[in-house]
Amino acid sequence: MRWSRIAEQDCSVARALSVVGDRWTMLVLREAFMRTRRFEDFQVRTGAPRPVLAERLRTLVDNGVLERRRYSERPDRYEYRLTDKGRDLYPVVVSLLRWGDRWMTGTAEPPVELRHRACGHQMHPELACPECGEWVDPRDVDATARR
Amino acid sequence: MRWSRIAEQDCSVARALSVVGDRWTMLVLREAFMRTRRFEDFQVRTGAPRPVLAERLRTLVDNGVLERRRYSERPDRYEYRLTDKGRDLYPVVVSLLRWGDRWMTGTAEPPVELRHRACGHQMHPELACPECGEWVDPRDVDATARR
DNA sequence: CCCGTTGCGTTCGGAATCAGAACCCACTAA
DNA sequence: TTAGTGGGTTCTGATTCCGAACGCAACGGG
Repeated sequence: MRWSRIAEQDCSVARALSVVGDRWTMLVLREAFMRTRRFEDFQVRTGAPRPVLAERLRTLVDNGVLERRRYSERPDRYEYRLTDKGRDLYPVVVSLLRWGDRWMTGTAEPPVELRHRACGHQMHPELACPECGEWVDPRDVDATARR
Repeated sequence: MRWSRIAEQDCSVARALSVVGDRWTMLVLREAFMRTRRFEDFQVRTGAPRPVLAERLRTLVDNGVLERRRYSERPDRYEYRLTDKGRDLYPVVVSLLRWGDRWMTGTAEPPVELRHRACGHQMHPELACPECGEWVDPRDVDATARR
């Protein structure tokens, strides 16, 4: 199967990856959550090659994850901002961050620290079940196909 | 910058992606969480080309996400199982699933349903702050670089 | 007026990866 | 003996990547 047809799988993970599963795309989103908005800044901070970045931004806009908004006329300049659909990817990026902190930093301190304004604490977010409020362990979950 | 040097960034997201950020890798993990263990099954269920799958399994094993365990001698047969490090990627896969459910299924029912054995309910896991127990909204979080 | 700079891309190769089909090997079962 | 299974590897053409260079519109200074 070709990667470009990955969205045809009847699976939400596959369909999500058809939008955000390409190289560099997650790093673009990481930057977007760090309030990066401009092409040059995305380019320098992610390290993505310029043609690749241009293409990724285009498809994120086409898929409604970012919106391209003019912030200057003469010359026309555009910035890229997260939409609601894009902001909803926060758990994905944070989960990657958490995993990298735990398993990929060796003995060093994690490079970034999250602080929760609501409670003022340094934060290590985890998945919880909204019904019972418990932290989710994969071995407590049954996944069943509906079709 | 080359993708192969992505792990050199001082960022946990980048380092996580150096292990799980390649095409097909997340689908392999999706299957692993669905209790797939064998090469043939991974191949059919993810749709990844065989040489790509072989390479992905190898690097996941090299990175300690999967372990390769012999389940038969004569002929030698191996299966791939999640390690603790691999199981800890569950929030990433589930977050992708949730996002795909919300934004990529149109009006249809999500293809997979999660059920929490602890409480018996159908489950839609969310990120929460362990300190205060609140659900995490990206706008309530400050991310600050430590170096 | 000319020159350098900024911002945002596109164009153009060669290099790396991918994708699909075929093949290989060890064993088992009919 | 032939077919099938499990787990790969090899081969080749098609994509994709990547880095450097270029384009273009405006702006700022001398």
